Amino acid sequence: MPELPEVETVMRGIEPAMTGYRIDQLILNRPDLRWPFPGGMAERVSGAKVLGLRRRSKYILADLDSNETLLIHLGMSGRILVSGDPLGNFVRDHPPIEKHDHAIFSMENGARITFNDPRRFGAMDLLDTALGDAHPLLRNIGPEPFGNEFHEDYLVNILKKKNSPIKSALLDQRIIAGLGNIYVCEVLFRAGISPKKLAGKISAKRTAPMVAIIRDVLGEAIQAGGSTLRDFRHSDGELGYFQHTFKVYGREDEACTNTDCDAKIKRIFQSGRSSFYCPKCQR
DNA sequence: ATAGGCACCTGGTGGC
DNA sequence: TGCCACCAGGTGCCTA
Repeated sequence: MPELPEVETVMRGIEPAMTGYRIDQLILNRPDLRWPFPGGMAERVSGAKVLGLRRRSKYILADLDSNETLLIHLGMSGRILVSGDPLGNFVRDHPPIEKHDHAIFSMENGARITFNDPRRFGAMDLLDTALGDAHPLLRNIGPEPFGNEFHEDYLVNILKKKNSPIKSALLDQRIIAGLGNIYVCEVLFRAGISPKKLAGKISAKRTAPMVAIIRDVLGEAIQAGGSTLRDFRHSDGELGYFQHTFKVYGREDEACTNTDCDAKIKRIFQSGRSSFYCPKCQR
């Protein structure tokens, strides 16, 4: 489900219910997601106040006043829903607990934040805030697409050394943070580059514009509130809309949208995942 | 060091 | 209706 735009959307959605408020209680309905929760996590989080939320790549990070930071990853199927009234003006009924509701945060303001993840590829961890990005899961992540460290020289130079297809290079979170299967397909379509093309063999002239294209695609997706394919929802249950503007993802055998192109979108498998592209427009 | 493949897990869909 | 194969937005880990 969640690539950078979806994670950003979720973070913005839970922000008003969490930032500045105390977590009265964290209830864990199982001992683990992808990995076991850290020892005593429920107790360590319960009673702490959320100082602020951040996003790093596809991780949501909640800094607590206990000098610990709560790390959340949504995996493939993770959702976070806010219920109740974040302003605390009145207390509304919360929806019943559902299957796969693994973690439930009861906030002092009456809001409830529920982490639901059927496939359990998601993760939660608690880290020493002072450690910052030294956490093993964050240590090797590349620059944020909207950050200053991501620019044309950087991308050209790092891709030059890569022997893998550009598709897998852009999926590699050490090269750039936050892209996933959908947005890489869309980026490569806009860039007119075949997903099969070896990263190191693409000229700088064709590589450099991808910086702006990546920012455009991700920025537009955030504006649209992310993409809703199967189960992605905003934290208020609303759908995202970016999927309506996909040019290639999920459009196998459909006509290429470029004017003057009569080709059909193709699907191939690369490193175990589907790549969608126009064989005529992407070389 | 690097690139490729597998594994983790559940649920939805489409074919027979 | 039932059963089965296949597919899904991620990524750590193992292997060559």
